[in-house]
Amino acid sequence: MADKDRKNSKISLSEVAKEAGVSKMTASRVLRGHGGYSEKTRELVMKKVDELGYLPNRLATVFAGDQSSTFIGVSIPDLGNEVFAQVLEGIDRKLGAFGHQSVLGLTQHTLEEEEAWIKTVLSWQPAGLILTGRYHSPRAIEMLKGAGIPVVEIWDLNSSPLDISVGINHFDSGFDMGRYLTGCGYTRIGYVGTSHDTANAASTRLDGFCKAVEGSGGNVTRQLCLHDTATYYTGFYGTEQLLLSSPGVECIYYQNDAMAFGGLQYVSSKGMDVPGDIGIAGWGDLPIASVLQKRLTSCHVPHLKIGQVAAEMMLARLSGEPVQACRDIGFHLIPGTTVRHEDS
Amino acid sequence: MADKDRKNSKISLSEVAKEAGVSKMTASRVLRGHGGYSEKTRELVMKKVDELGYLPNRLATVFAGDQSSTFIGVSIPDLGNEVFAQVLEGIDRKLGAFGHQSVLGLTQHTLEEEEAWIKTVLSWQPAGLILTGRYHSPRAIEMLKGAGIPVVEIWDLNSSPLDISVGINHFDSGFDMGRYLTGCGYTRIGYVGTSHDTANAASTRLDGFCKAVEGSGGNVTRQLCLHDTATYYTGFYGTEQLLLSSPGVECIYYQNDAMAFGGLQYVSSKGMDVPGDIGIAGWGDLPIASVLQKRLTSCHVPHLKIGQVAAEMMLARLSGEPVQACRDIGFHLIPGTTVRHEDS
DNA sequence: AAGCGCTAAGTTACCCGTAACGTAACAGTT
DNA sequence: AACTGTTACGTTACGGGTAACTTAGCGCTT
Repeated sequence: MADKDRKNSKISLSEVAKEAGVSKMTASRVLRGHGGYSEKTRELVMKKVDELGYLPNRLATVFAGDQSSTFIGVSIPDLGNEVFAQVLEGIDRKLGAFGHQSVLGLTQHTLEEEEAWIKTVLSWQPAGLILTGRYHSPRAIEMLKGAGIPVVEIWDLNSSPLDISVGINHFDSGFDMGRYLTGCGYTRIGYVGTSHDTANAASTRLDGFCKAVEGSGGNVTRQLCLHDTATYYTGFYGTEQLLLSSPGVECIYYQNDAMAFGGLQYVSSKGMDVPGDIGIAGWGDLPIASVLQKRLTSCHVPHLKIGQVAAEMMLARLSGEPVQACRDIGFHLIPGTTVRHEDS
Repeated sequence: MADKDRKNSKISLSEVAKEAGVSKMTASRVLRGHGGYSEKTRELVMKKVDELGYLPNRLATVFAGDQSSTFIGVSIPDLGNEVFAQVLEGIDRKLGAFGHQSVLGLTQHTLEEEEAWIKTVLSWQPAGLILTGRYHSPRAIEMLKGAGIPVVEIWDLNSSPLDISVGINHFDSGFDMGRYLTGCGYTRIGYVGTSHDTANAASTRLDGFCKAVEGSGGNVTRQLCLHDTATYYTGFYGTEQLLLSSPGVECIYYQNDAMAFGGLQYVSSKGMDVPGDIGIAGWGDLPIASVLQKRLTSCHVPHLKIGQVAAEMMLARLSGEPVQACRDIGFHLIPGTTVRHEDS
């Protein structure tokens, strides 16, 4: 109303000091509690801090010393399904518990977005960066190297990381499923997933999957929904497309469990039996799998843990502890009951 | 290897200027592109910027002038289900498109966590704050008022917000469902949700729901899973608990669609027919509802849009445009086919 | 040729904390 | 009484960039 005079002027340390009748430095010492002041002075300063509602300006602190900020830049492709939402939750909870803040970047699966985000976030002098994926633009890599801060690449395990890598081997996880499904006797197999311009972990899984299937004499029909989000409806719709174009498919492998559930709903709606008429396999062992009546054939991946471990390694790195460069979190195949079994 | 000499020394503007043989100020002008330099000088400076890989230090910029940062603090209770993940996605996409960065805080549904987070994030001089929920601790409110920056409270519409409020009226949305279900002839109704120490939007919905049901002579049996995440398994398990303790319940209202789906799976596994033996109603119209064979009785809420609008209002506020204090995004009830209908 | 206006630059001061250093006052030692 | 050590402060400089002001240099007018 009447407070158009000026913007709510921030209270600075100098003002607190002046009010308390001491020097800036003394006030600073009191606030940091490292000693060098009398109890009387401490009370005086703290009283003024309360009265004036002083909040420290961490920008100035970072600026003053060479101490780095407590920001950690975190890039995530999207939050459209539970996969990365859980990874992010794991990261932020851990970082938050240790006084760090995540600066989020949703890079939409493109290297250009990632590069632009890296450039911006580096200008805020973050203490470190956590990036999803092992692929980055050349300029991004240059900036990351020049920044001189810890970089954790998560998700897609990278044996020669920029700095630190935490995740699983997606090729192997796809390969294992390929071998498992061919082992179950399937040869005409479909794949339903999404597609982006850039290679990513999902396409690596598909590569591993195809290698295994084709190595066993089977073949894979791909149904890629371009630029779609890998969630329920995409799986439903992609399944419809796939079955219309390739009616002979005996089993479908999905990019993740959410899409697999969508597919499951589609084939059920058409009166098909699973696994009698068609096999369904997902990936990720997402929360939804815990309530389905059939155990979804899938691959268990500890999403939350990947985030947590990534954050832990970042924190260890920041406190100067030695950190292994490459940390395989591991996965395991869940045979489930949505594909027919070898012995049936 | 051999670069243990010093930490990767950052290139500063002074160094660029020195290399280019101009003053800091001229280099600054070139980089900001506001004119006041010759084309020759521009080329000279930009060449050195490229050569040295100079990245501006935005901390210093914020520090120097009274211009604020491009940080927006965003507090979200959790990412355990799709509700807030979508809200966050809406916020970050919009903010990111306008050159702002989200500094995330997962406040785990507690006011203490929120207060601690607000204190920390304010010390980084953010341009604004987006908070989930209308309830904050007294100290938090004090800090928010003292900060003099825009604050958008989202999710739970607040007719007298601290600054700006964007969301829906959760009481009404619960009330409407209560009226709808009693209108369908249900009187012994169950509720399955999660519970936290603090009042939140879900408890407000429950209040509205109970008022409507009890006003129509029905009664509500609550099954609250303490401190659990509101997702599939919690709905599954909560339904089991509820039906064991109150076998006469005819219809169950869930905190959200994910929990409702969990409940749907539980009752199906027990051979119960929906809506023949029991009615199921969810909330949120989450993505999973799009692939179910029965249309889930629910309440459509545009999660992504709430995030987007919140971000838009923040951006408008930051650019000095007039902004309405209270923006109702609205919801609508989805009758669905998982409860029996009035005319049946 | 003096005067004016404009552009392209340089100079200075400042933002807010902190490190490093300086110093006054007092206690304890010999 | 002179010296040393400690405590409790104050002073100064600094970090990276920008606003505001100053100055140099050039072309144009009259």
